[in-house]
Amino acid sequence: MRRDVFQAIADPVRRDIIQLLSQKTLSINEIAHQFDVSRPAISKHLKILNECGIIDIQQQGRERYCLIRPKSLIPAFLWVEQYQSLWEEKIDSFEAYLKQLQAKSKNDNKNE
Amino acid sequence: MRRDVFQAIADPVRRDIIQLLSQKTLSINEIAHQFDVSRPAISKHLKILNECGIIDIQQQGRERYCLIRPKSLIPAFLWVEQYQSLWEEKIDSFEAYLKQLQAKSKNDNKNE
DNA sequence: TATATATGTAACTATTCGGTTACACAAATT
DNA sequence: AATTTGTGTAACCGAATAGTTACATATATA
Repeated sequence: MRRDVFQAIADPVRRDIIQLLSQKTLSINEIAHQFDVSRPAISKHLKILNECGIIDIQQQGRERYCLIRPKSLIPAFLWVEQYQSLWEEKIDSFEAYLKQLQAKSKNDNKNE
Repeated sequence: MRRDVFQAIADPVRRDIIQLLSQKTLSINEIAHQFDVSRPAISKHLKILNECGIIDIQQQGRERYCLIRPKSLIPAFLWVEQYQSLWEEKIDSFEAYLKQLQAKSKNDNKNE
């Protein structure tokens, strides 16, 4: 199965977990209490996040604390960032296409 | 079914399609030719990208051209970007935790 | 020592995903 | 008019997802 940062952040629950852990290290139960889904479901999400290197889990007595490893998000950031210049041109290629059509139509009128 | 930008970019084929379209507008067949998977499979990916607003499809004769709408990626960018300060502290909380442990151990030694 | 707590995990389920092949159909070409 | 080309889509398939309940186990507490 695919197991990378893009797949990890695709799920909204996992994004919420990342959000929580960015504020504070939490035990697995503490995390699970914040969600409507069952603890085993959260456990599965944490396992995935752990396998993707997004969190690290530290045993402490009978509790296991989850710590975020924010650097793991850098690849996702870099991937999206490469398109920043495109959207910062303030014009989608769709809009560019429309503009081009308008220009073409203007030109056609000229030639009538 | 969930249909958002995070789910859209979770698949590597879709990320490759986005990459292609960021260079150049292409027809559906032109896109399909660049991949090993079948044309219907690519069609499905394009449908998803379209439903997420990442691409726009323009009919032209019997061909359909796909145009990227880069602004649609901004939400994903913003989501990842909010953690930039965390990873730019050049220290994961995991590493911070280890440092803390080391400091603690040093302190314990002092108190022996 | 008995009990409560924190967690893992197995077994199961329904749904979605990503792919396929086969076929339909409209537009372009011959 | 017949053929080729570009595309949509239905039907199917196996694997992955996201969840559940039930049970096991280790640690902490009374």
